[in-house]
Amino acid sequence: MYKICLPKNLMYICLMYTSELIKGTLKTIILNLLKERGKMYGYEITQTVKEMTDGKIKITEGALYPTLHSLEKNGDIGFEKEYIGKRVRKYYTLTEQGQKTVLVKVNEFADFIETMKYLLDIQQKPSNA
Amino acid sequence: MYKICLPKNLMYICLMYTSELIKGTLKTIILNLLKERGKMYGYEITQTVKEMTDGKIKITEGALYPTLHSLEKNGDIGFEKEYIGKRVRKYYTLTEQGQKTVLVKVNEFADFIETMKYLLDIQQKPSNA
DNA sequence: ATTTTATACCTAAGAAACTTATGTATAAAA
DNA sequence: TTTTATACATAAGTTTCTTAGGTATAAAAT
Repeated sequence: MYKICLPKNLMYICLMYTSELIKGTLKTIILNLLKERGKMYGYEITQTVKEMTDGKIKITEGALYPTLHSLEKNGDIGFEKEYIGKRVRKYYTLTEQGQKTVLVKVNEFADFIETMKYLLDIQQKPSNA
Repeated sequence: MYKICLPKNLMYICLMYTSELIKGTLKTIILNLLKERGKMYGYEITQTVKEMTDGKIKITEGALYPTLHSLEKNGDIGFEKEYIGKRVRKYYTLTEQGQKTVLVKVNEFADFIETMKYLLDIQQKPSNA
């Protein structure tokens, strides 16, 4: 696992984040993806997040599947099986409860970001023009 | 423990964050405070963070002290005991290594924020004029 | 043709970082 | 004199990951 991360004149360069940071945001990420894309299956979620973050966030399957099962047991998501040839996919969608949960969770994280930026005195990232 | 957190027309209202979010940022918070304030003792850190975040982030002592011991064992911080009457305070300061660590950690968190904002499609918070 | 890689699901042991509870002791306030 | 605030600490338990393993199908590479 690569964890090289050095500050270079205020340029943000990270290959991958330490797992402590990602820890706690997994449910929020999953719920938000389902909100934006309607339905997704587990493997698709890991690939999408990896692509969207340029490999900075990699969701392991050992973390993903137990979380999906937890969200389903909790009533935030449901699923339908779909067969692609002989291979099965479990397509997950948000329940009505999940649609509320995702708003709360994303909102909470947005607030958390603002608080942390103040606490750590983090300035706005200048857009790379 | 209060965990009421509801979205109200894009206004961020949170009484306290779920512990999962704060998890993973504790070392960064402590190191950055020591960087900005020179030296601090444990209890002072908990109070300062509580005040700076309007009670949104409360560092418990069960989390704080083991973390301080871990940072010290790791060589990022050192301490000097100071007696206020008969009561002892352990004033912590950054070591040279710690001064590098804090830059890396704050930088990593800043990068993480940007990635998560993109991933969760979070817009800039409008300043409450 | 066969081996490797990608897809797609899953669980279980162990580690990390917390919470909750508890303990000790001094100083200030009610 | 009791309660609250200050100031340190540890330990059991919980959550949420990582790491490692397992099963099986489909596509790509050798």
